[in-house]
Amino acid sequence: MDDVDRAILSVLAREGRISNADLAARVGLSPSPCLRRVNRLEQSGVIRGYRAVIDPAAVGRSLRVFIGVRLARHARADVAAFEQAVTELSEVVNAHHITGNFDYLLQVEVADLPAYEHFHAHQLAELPNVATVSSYVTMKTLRRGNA
Amino acid sequence: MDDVDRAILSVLAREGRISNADLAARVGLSPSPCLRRVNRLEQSGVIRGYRAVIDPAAVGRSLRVFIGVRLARHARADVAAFEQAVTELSEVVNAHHITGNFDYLLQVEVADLPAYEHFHAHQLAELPNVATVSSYVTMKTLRRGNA
DNA sequence: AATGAAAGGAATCCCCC
DNA sequence: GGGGGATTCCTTTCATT
Repeated sequence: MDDVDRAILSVLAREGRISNADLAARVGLSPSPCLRRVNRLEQSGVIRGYRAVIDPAAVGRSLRVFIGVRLARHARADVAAFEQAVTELSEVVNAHHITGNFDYLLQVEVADLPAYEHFHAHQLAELPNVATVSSYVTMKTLRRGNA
Repeated sequence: MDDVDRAILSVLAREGRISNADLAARVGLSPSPCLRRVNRLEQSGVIRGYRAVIDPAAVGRSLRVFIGVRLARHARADVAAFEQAVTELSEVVNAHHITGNFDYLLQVEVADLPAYEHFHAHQLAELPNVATVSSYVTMKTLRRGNA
């Protein structure tokens, strides 16, 4: 992992579908060694994959909400049940176990506020072991995705 | 935007670097119309771009922290100054203006806890108009990125 | 470990359906 | 709006330095 590898990662983080030929030109290499490096970065797990960034509104997910969750009990089985259940909700885009006032921070994407109300009442409330739920509705996103 | 478009988005969201030929086969189209659809989705802004997913630890960003920020003043100029300053911090991966107990929710990535302490004291504390900062350190990520 | 050439394959465009 | 075919570019491998 040298400066060239870091340059490759920096380009691919922003332009994941750039051709190997263009990528090679950007980092000052010929296509062959550039491709070798990309393959090595992929196989070693440094590059985990590639994603298209989709406009949420175009797929009916205009509303982004962050949710702080406190659990009722912290025994291993209770925690596992909650974690299992939360990862099965398709609305939950990200889920983190965190320190501080909350046990978990979830990021969910839904169509609109009525859809969130429905999710809150019928999905979150039915998760096992949930004590409290604090919702933070996104009004504006200043920055999304970086590297 | 029909079911085929949605199928294309679903595939590209998970395999952003799939070849057009393979993508066409997946959605039951021949390469030509498939490429036309992808180009249309890109030009209309439904597809915003493509990103490689990089292992944070491989680029010295092993620690992910969520930060709730409350501002001291909410006059337009004060808000603008904060927003401008926060988007210039490279450690800040995401920044959202939210409802609820906090004004902003930031997501930052740094090397480790000492690095975060430094960021907290020397970068966040120097942002204009910041009243309070609440840190939520990620211990485990259950799910990251979805579609 | 990078280069350059060469072969195979894919993307892309045009035209027809 | 979808399919087929020709061209062009890219990817990929291998021999070489």
